[in-house]
Amino acid sequence: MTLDFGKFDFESNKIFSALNENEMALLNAKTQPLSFKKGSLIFYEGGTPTGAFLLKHGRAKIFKTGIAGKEQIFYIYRGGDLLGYHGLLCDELFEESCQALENCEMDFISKQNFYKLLYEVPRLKLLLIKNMSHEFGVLVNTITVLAQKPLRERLALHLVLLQKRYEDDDNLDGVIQLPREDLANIVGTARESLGRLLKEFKEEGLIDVQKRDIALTDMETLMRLATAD
Amino acid sequence: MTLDFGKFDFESNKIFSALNENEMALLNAKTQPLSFKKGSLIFYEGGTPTGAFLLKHGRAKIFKTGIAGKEQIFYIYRGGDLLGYHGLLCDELFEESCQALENCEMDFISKQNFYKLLYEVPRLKLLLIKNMSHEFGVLVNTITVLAQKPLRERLALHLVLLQKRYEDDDNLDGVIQLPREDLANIVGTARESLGRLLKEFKEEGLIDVQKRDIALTDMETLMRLATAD
DNA sequence: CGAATAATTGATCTTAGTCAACTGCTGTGG
DNA sequence: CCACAGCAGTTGACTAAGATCAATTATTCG
Repeated sequence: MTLDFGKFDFESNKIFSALNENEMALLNAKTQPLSFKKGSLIFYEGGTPTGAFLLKHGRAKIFKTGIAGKEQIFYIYRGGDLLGYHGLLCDELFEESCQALENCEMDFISKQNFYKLLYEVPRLKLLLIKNMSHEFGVLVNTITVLAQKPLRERLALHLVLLQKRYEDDDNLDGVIQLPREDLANIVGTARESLGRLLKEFKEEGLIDVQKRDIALTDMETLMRLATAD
Repeated sequence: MTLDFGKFDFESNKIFSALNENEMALLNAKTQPLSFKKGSLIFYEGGTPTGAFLLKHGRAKIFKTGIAGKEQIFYIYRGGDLLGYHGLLCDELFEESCQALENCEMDFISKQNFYKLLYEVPRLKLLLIKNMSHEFGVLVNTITVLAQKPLRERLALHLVLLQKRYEDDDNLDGVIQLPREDLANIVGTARESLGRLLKEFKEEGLIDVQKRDIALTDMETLMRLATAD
C-alpha cells in the first residue's frame, strides 16, 4: 500500500481562505458571531441544518454516535475551518454531531445567506467542489486504514495527524490535548487498549505524556510506523 | 445508534439523471463511447485523471489497495453512475482504483469537456455539490459501521445494500453475483470468515446460495440485524 | 475538601484472522 | 471430449489482537 500520507495531512475546510478582500466583505456582511462553551453541542445528528459555522477560534470534534453511544470521531476542527455545510448543502438532516472541545468563537451563516453568498461569489461553488472531492479521497483513505491497519499503526498515524491539528500560536509544538476517550474514538479502539498502547509508546520513547498532554518525541519512527505496509 | 438506513440506500452518482433534454444533448456532444472487458482496470490509484466515465451498462468496483495488496471496496457502480470525477475535480491523482466486474459500456468525458459542460450547464455545479455533500454522510456512516459493528451485522447490512445495487431488468430479484473475495473486501473481513458466516446465514434461512449467487430470502431479519444497535 | 469524572491496571474472553490442507469448478489445449 | 492446470471456495485447527469486565488510583472541579 502506497499510503498517500499527504492525503491525510490536509487543510480541508479552510474553504474561505481562498477568498479575496471583496469577497470576504460579502461574507462578513452575512455572518453573526456566536460563542460556544467547552463541551456544548454545536449541532447534532438528526437535527435540521439551519446554516453553517465558520470556526474562528477553538477546537471542535465532529463525530457520529454509534453502538451503545460510542462516538466515532472523524475530524478535529480548528480556527479557519468551515463546519456543518454538508447537511446544509444536500438538504438532509445532520448525519454527524459537532461538539466544542474548547471554548469556541464562531461566525454563523444562515442557510439563506450561504446560498446568497454562493450566488454573489460564484467561484465559491468550485471551491466547495474541489474541497469535497478532496475530502472524498481522505475519507476513502480513512476507511482503508480502519479496515486494515492494526491498532498500533493507526495510533501512530493519528498522533502524527493530530499534532498538525494542534499546532498553533499558543502551542508551537502541537501538543495534543484530548481526553483519552476522545483519542480512542478517533483511532477506533477502546479506552483501555488506547491507554496501554500509549504506555508502550512512552516506554519506547516515541511520545511524552504529561497527564492529558501528549507530545511526539520521535516523529521519524512514528511516521515510519504510520506508513508501514 | 439510530442508523439512518436511508443514508445507505442512496442513488448517488446518478448525477446526470437530473439533466433535461437540452442539457443531455450538450453532454452527449462531449462524450465518446468506450468499452471495458470484465476484469479490466478503468483507472488506478496514483494515476492522473484525464476525464470522467459515465457508466451506461455493466458493473464496476471502486476500491483502494491496502496492506499486502488487500483491496478495500467502497462501492459497486452500475448503469447511470458517474465514475472517477473526484480526482478530476480536486486536481489530484486518483486515490482509488476502478475495475470492471462485468463487461462495461462507458461514455468518456475528457477533463476539458467536463469543465466546458460545467460552464454551459451551471446548475451542474450545484448538483455535484449536492451529491458530494450527501456522499460525505454516507462515508461517515461507513466508517462508523466499520469501526463499531461486528462482522455479522456488517454482512447483513452490505447484503441488503448490494441487493439494491444488483436489481435491474436482467435481475429483478437483485441476486448478488460477486466473487467471495470481493464480498469479503466490501464487508471488511477475510475470505474464510466471510465463507463461514455465509454458511451460517444459509443455515438460518436468511439467504440462498447457488455457487457464486446470493439471494436474500429473509429481508426482514437481515434488515433487523443490519440496523441492530 | 470531597464528589464526580477520567485514567490505569490486571485478568479473562471473544472475535475474527491466519495457516494449511483439501475440494471442486472452469476453461484450455491435446 | 476429456485431462489437467489453475483458481475459487471450503473446512478445520490454532492464534492473536483487542474488547470487555472489574477494581483501583488519579484528576478535576464545584
